[in-house]
Amino acid sequence: MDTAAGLTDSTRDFLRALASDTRMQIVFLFADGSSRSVGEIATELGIGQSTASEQLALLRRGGVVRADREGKTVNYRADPDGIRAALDELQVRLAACCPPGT
Amino acid sequence: MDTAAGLTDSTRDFLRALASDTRMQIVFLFADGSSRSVGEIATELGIGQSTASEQLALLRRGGVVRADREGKTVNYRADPDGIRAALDELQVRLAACCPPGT
DNA sequence: TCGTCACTTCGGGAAATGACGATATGATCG
DNA sequence: CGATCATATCGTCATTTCCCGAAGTGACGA
Repeated sequence: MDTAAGLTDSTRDFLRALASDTRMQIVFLFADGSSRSVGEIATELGIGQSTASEQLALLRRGGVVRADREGKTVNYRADPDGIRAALDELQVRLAACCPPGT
Repeated sequence: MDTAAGLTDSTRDFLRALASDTRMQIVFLFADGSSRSVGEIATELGIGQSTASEQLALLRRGGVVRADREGKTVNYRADPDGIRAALDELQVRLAACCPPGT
């Protein structure tokens, strides 16, 4: 579960997922808790539909978003559990570097 | 200060800095609060000296590590302020996605 | 079943990244 | 100053990432 470094694979996927302008833009579309279809996201960001699908898959792998199919369309939204888990781990694993006071 | 997405440039640099196996390995060398020279890091990780220097520069840009010259050598160590600032911003900006309860 | 709509996966080209060795810069000592 | 040691920067190449259009897959509705 741990890699050579001290983070779980899932948290490393989380970091990699967020390390992209396009994907970060996608994430902030969901910042208000809303959900969107793949096509809507592609349109809003002005990117190709396949691109949106691929980037969403990466975000999903990183635990940043969740998907649920609703008929023909797939709705994506933020994944609070995944986000919190990753942020918590970062906090804990990097806390060693960070003196608690001030 | 803000980019197209909702994070500051410095936090985006932080995310990009951590989205690399080699750089993450470097970070965890500092997890106990210790400091090391560029050459020591290169040796410990088995990477080239120039590579270590370049990756450390990226970590520095991301606010993950700090450098201070001591004679001929440059000692790197974790940058608690930078790390905390980035983690705090992530927490705040992504918190909108995350219901507070449970 | 057939057609359509939404999405995913595939193939490929352009750009960014990561690593290296070689070279340049900066600091210290004789 | 000149030599030397540690680091930084440069030039280069292999790999990966990002984005696209085309083709494949899955879910309705007629």
